Amino acid sequence: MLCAVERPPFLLPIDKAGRSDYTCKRYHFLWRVCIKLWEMSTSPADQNTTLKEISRRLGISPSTVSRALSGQDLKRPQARQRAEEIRRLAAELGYAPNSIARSLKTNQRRLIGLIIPDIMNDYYATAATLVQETLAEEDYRVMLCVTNDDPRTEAMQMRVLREERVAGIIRVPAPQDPAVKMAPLRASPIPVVELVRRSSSHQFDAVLLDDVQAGFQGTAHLLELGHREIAIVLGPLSVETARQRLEGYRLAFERAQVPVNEALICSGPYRREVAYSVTLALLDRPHRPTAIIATSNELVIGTLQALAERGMRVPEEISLVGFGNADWFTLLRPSLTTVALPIRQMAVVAAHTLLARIRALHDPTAVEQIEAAPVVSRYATQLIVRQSTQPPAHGSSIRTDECL
Amino acid sequence: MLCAVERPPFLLPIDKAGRSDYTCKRYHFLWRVCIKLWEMSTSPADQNTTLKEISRRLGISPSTVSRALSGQDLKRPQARQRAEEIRRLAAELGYAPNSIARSLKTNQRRLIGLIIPDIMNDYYATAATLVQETLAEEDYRVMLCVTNDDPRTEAMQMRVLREERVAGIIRVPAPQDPAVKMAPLRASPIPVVELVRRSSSHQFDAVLLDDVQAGFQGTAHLLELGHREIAIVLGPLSVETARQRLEGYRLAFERAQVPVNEALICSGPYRREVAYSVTLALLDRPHRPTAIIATSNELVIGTLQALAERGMRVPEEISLVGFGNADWFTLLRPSLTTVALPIRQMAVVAAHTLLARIRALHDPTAVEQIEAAPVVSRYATQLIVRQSTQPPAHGSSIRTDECL
DNA sequence: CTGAAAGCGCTTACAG
DNA sequence: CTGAAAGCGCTTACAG
Repeated sequence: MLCAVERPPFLLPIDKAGRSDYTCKRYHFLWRVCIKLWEMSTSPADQNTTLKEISRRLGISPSTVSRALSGQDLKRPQARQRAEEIRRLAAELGYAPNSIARSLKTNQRRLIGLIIPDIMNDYYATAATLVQETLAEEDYRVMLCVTNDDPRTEAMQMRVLREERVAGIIRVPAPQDPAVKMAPLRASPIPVVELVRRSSSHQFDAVLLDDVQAGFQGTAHLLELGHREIAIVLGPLSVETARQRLEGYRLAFERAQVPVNEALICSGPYRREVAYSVTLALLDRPHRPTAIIATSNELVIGTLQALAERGMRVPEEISLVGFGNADWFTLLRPSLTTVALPIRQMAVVAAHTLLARIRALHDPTAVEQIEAAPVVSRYATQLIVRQSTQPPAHGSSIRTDECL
Repeated sequence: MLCAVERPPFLLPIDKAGRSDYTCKRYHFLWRVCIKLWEMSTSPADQNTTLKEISRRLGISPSTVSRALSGQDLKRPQARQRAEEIRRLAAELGYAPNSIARSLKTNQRRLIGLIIPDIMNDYYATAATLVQETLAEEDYRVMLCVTNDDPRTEAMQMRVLREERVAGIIRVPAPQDPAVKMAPLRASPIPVVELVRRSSSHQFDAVLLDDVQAGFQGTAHLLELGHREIAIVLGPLSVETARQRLEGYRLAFERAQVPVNEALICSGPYRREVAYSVTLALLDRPHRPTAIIATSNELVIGTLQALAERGMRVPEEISLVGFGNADWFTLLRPSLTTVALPIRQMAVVAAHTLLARIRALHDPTAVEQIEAAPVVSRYATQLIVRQSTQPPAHGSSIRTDECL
């Protein structure tokens, strides 16, 4: 049975149900012939122009076209003129070289993978922007992978990036799950630079914060103001950054010779809902803390939502220190005191580090660099005091002393 | 002159300046032989495993390996067992198929390009996330391109995406510049879906807002509250969305039978600094407006900064309507009245539209669909009244009446 | 300086 | 069911 279509072979075999069946033996040959005819009749603009097409039109070899377009400098004026002609025709035909074929041949890709937990988070959006811009300067493209902090998603994405043969990877590792094992990366020569967080293998270059300092700065500020009951809202302790921020928190208490109230240490996934309910729980305690530190952009949002819901006056009733430096922090009333994280700088450095590794990989004289131990750098954070912190109200202060 | 290195050929010709010179004729042959030897001695884990490598190890043909890994169902138990063996070895060697080679052969890429103005903007970050998630469900990857609303950057990125032979493109077009001409897209069969904004060619599917309604809703709300001197901060009028939002503004005035004060219509690039200085200028006028509408996420930020700098009390002294629905809008005090834009839904629809086009392109029976006119949909916006708007103070109101 | 040829790593009709 | 062969669109040593 046949039905008419507007494309070759114009008559198409269909089965009784009316569905076309290209594999139908009887029409197979006809089908192929028609496809060929169709392709020949089709205007070349409909297909992607190839080197071969250009060379055919000019009656020269594809090699010559390739060389002309790659801009090899020629000496003989005759050759130059010909190259000019080739370029003109290429432009006219809208020739766009097939970078897939080129990559396959040259075994080089100007593409890197960027793996981040969440792009709606101001902090990572900033990182993504800067990585993208820095790499664009060197003519590298970015493939964007969002993990939502799920280790399985991340493992899948690592595999995809390997299959894509990206030149390198910049990633903020997801929290690790012993159940999910990553394919051994040693097997592939793809350079990886870790940003913000470090995975436990410790085999990659990493551009990190001084997280201990970050935790310390926020806590010390509140201690100096006279707070004693300081709650801290942390990410999961399986993430090294969260552990280190806690370490900084403890260190500040130790230096101030004030004992830590373990009940005020809260930890959970980096999601606003978590920070929201954790903060509500903190506020509903009989002895509520006089200050809170929320240790990430997401956690700040949840904490602010909870404070708003309970109608807490900041900083009169409770002080708040945020982490990061989203633009809207300054638009809040009171504006938010925060531990600013130099993510822009870090993103740029991560991109440059990766580019250096990629270059070393293509340069056989740089063996030492390739096999050198991973480079880990840590960036200082900076406390920015705004309006959301002040000394604790007298009442709370006394109550706190009673607790001790 | 020679120097020793740890990689083949172990002795490397170097010139007088100590730089290595691989093209040196004398050592060229030696060099190639050594490379070969090195490659043979190298453990296969250092190279990316190929089908050929697997087939060599098992003494079978690459075809068979390819078929086994692509999971063709086999009937004979003997064949099944062999396939199992092949898969096991592949896993053991950490085989990751080269998707470049596969794409070159099959002429199909599971990669789409996403072009957006700015990823630090909450609005576009949300769009990017949803596009990425929706496409990931269908196993498509996303190449991220940020234009900063620069038409030249956009044109370059379109070219790169063509060269990458992406399966499709979702883009928020940058404002158009007559000086920059895009390569004719008709020449390539890459489907494009436009999101949020529509380029002037009107040849692509587009998923848009009802921008007239959006402008209308915000303005009508303020008019109903009794405001007459309502300033509007718009993006560049070369962007259709900005023109249409303005149209909605005018329409609301017309319906309310109130004349428009043209001096209160401000337009400029979608950047916070612009909105900031525009707003300062508005506030410094002798007859300042009693209300402002900022028609994008970026513009809202700039306007808020200016209001804060002048210490304006919102809504007592001036009312403010924002656009979009960033989470932090609700954390402001007063929380922000806004025209919410259904960007999440739109991003998902754009992704599905693109997927449908891609499928149609691979299905020769769907000619009609391919050549059908572009599909344009517009999504309704929704006014969310919060705390930043209230009727104008009596004084201002009278002053306004005096003006008329 | 140019062209013929090989080959990057796959897939897939074709012949056995 | 399997293997030999062709070919996707490029680049690039090699021989003229």
